[in-house]
Parts: sequence; C-alpha cells; structure tokens
Amino acid sequence: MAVVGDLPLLVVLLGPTASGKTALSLALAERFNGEVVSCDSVAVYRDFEIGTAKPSAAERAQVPHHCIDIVSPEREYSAGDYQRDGRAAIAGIAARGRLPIVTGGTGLYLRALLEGLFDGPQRSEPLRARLRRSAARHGAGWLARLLERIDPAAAERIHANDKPKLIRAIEVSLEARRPITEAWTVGTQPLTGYRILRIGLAPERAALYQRIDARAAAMFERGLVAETERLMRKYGDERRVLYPRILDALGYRQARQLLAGELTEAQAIGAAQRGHRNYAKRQLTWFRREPEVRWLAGLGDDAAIQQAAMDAVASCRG
RNA sequence: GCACAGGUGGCCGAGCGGUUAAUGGCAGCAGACUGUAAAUCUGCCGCUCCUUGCGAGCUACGGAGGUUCGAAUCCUCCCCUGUGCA
Repeated sequence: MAVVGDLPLLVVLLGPTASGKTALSLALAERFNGEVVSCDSVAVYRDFEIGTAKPSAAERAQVPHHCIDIVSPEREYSAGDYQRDGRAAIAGIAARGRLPIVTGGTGLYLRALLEGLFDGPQRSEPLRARLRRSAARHGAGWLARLLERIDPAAAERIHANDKPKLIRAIEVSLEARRPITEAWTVGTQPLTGYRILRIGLAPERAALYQRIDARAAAMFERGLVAETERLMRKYGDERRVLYPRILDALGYRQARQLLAGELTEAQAIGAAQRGHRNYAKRQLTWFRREPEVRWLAGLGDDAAIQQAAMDAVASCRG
C-alpha cells in the first residue's frame, strides 16, 4: 500500500464523442489541481476548430491543456508520435506536482500511450505507394496473398479486405526483415510509474445519439462550412485538388461535399450526424475491452456523474 | 379528365412467371483493430419456435379479384404518387 501510494496518480477519462469528457475533465481539473492531456487524433491539428469540438479558448485558459494544436495540418501525425508527445506531457504535469488527466477518444492513441506500440519501423511512404500500385494492378486479394507468403500467422489475423492493415503488416515485415508477428511479441513499453485510474463514460445510447445529432447540426450552424473552405484554401495544393487527410475527418468531409455541390446542406448535416454516431459506436466497442474501467452510466456534464467521478478520484488519492 | 411512368422488407433501390425471405446500398445491432484510427474491416439484419440446423412454422413485394401446377413478376378493377397534355 505504501509503495503503491508513492506513485503519482494518472486519471484517464474515456468515452465516445459527445459523452461529456470535456465538461468532466474541467470539473476534475479544477477540483484536483489538474491539467488535461487530450487524446484525440484530430484535435492535435492546428486551425481545425469548429468540427473538432476542442475545448474552447476560455476553457483552455481556465485549465492547461496538452496535445491540442500541436501540429500543422500539413504534417502526418501518428500513434507513435502521440505516444511520445502524450507521455512527455504527462511527465511534465506530474513533475509540476499536478494531476494529469488524459481525456481519450481515440482508442489506438490511448493504447499507444498506456501500453505502448510494438517495436517496429515507422511508416515508409515509398514502400506503401509501391504496394498500393501493385495492389491496384493485380486486383483484390493480391495484398492478402503477399502477406500470406511473408507471414501466414499475420495473414490469418488480418482480413483480406482490410487494406490499410495488410499494408502495414507487409511494410513492417519487409522493412524490419522479419515477420510482423515476431515484431508484435517484442518491444511494447507500457507507461510505468503511475497509478492509473480509468473512468469511462457510458451514457444511454439514445441519449448519446441525440446529443451527437444536436452537436453535429450546431457545428454547421456555427460556420463549419466556412471554416472548411478557409482550410481548403490554406492547405490545399496550388491547384486546389490535394488536401491533407484531416480534411476528410468527420464533418469536414461532409462540408467539402456540400461545397462541391455533391450534397445539399440538409444531406451534409445528416451524413455528418450519422458519421459521428457510427464513430461513437466504434469507440464504445473499443473501450469495452479496456481493462479496469470504472464505468459511469451517464453524460459527463451531469452533476451526479461528476460527483461520482470526483469520489472515485478522491478515493484513489488516499 | 386523358396520356405516360411508378407504387418492393425502417429508408433508397434491383428483380419483371419457377434454385430464394426476395441482388445491392443506407440505417440499426454485434465484433475486430499493435505508427493513416474521426481511418479501415468483419458478421447479423421480416416474425415466431426449437433438438441452432444449408431446421420448422408463419407473414411479406399498394388493395381486391383472376390466369397458372406455380406470380413481386401476366390480366382486370380500385386506391395512391410523379411527369406531360388538357
């Protein structure tokens, strides 16, 4: 007990989009002298505001936030980058004697942060381009057959239609000169040195979907389309045909389709709402497997939920 | 009012006499996920029952009749919808 108690506490707040993580994280930070580390693959990008539901400027002035607005949309950011940036942020907060609160929406990033990634090579764009070209030439199933030859065990675990994962597995196996299944067995470095308290928000499905729909519609009302247009102008290439990937993120993709005349405004809003709902469902599936989560059945804005979360944190501080 | 074109499972949409609860898409539900992850992918998806099986029964293609061994598919009438002409 004494030994364990010596380790600093790390609070991890996880839950689907629009479940009220921001509200709860602010309440916890205020109460326990904390700082927030965002775990969101889109919020890391600068200039993306309305569609990302980042904490507002006022909220960020009230409580220090990390891993938000840390990279230019022109850059590719990855789970590996986040593992480094997130851990550095946590270490800094703990060193200051404050409580680090990770708010997690991106499951893979959260895993990278807490469990670590296997020790493999970073992505190689040239190799990927070649693989993609060959795949297009040889037709469906080619990537799967290639992986089957290189690493049958991996091929068994990755579906033949799942191109991105096939490509990564082949890439790793080729670059590291050993099958990815072997690479998987070594190198993951979990985050150590903290007592981790995981709090999960699990609102009732219908209520969550309702909130998602309202929020997605509100984003359009607040000028998502104009923001998207601005971002396209700023970050598209000279001929305005190539855009960074984040411009395909939820909401932004639909706003672009609206601008391109492919969708009416009503259709764009509907598609964005649907996209967010589908995303929330995937998040829920991912987080269900997360170990040792204290699940709270409600939204993070709810006073009773906030109280329950505070009690949980307080009891962990001892 | 007349002339066309249509009315298909929650929605869109194939099928146009006979392997069938009915191609496909969406939504929904469940699942996967190790550096693109707000991504990508998988399964289920009319109802009921059970010994959960390429199981049994029931109900289904606007409505009512009819033709046929057999109809979502052909015929008749009726009810709707869209377009054109009046």
